[in-house]
Amino acid sequence: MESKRNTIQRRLIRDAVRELDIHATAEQVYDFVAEQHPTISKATVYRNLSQMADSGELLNIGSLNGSARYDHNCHKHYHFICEKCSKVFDIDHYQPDLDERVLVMEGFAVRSHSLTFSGLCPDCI
Amino acid sequence: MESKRNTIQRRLIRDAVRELDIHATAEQVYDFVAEQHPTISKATVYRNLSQMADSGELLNIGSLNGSARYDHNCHKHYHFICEKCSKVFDIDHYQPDLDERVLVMEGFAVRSHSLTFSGLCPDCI
DNA sequence: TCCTAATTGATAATGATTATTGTAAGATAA
DNA sequence: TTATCTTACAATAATCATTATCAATTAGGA
Repeated sequence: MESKRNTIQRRLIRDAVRELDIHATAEQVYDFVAEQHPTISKATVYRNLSQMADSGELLNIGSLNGSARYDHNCHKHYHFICEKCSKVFDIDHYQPDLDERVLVMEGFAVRSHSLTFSGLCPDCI
Repeated sequence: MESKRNTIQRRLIRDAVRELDIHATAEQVYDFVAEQHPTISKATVYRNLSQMADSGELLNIGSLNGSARYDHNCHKHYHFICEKCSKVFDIDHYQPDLDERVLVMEGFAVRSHSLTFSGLCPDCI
């Protein structure tokens, strides 16, 4: 029995990740939500973000500079991280065939892959 | 003036990453080195690993479960991380052309990319 | 409305990493 | 060589992100 309650906090957290649209950290989500709902606890933010990532509603795109980042864009895509400003951008050139090659060649059961480019973004060049 | 002293500690840390050959964390390197040189400090391990990564002598392959991992293999390659046993494997099918595509298509100055597969390793299937 | 498990807020605890500080060991200048 | 300057060290405190604990609150169904 999956009983998920639709709390105000959960809704605000979900909306924050979407509205921020910057591959936000838990801290950034907390700051954003706290403006509308100052009594929210950081634990609630961490808890919900990680739950939503588990359920597939959000994507945990790995940690950068020590902090996990969450993406509301769940279709398969890649990222670019700017070495200067640290901003993260979406890159939409997903290549499904990469998994199969490794599967066949090495004997691994590949489920997914994550590809991150780095360098300078258009603003920092 | 590059003045790098070749200390015992530095040598032991360097060797540990190579000998462990498991994309070791700072903690694992510390444990390994401490057996031969019990007075070494964790700070020294952290400091040297991050210096060696900066200088290109080691590769920081990103953090998994909160801990950074270091690779003595500095030629360009990818990784596979097993979802069950968390072991990291090298995958040698580097594709240099990926960078150029993103450069041309999106206006980024791509310097490098990192590709990590996940799923089950041969031992865990 | 009432019940109860899910969820919350507050906060302590943990784990990884970084900063600080006083000291010892190489390197450099006189 | 001796005095000095610099780098790296060990120990440890501090910081930062995240997780665990637990009593109080609440959504949503009976």
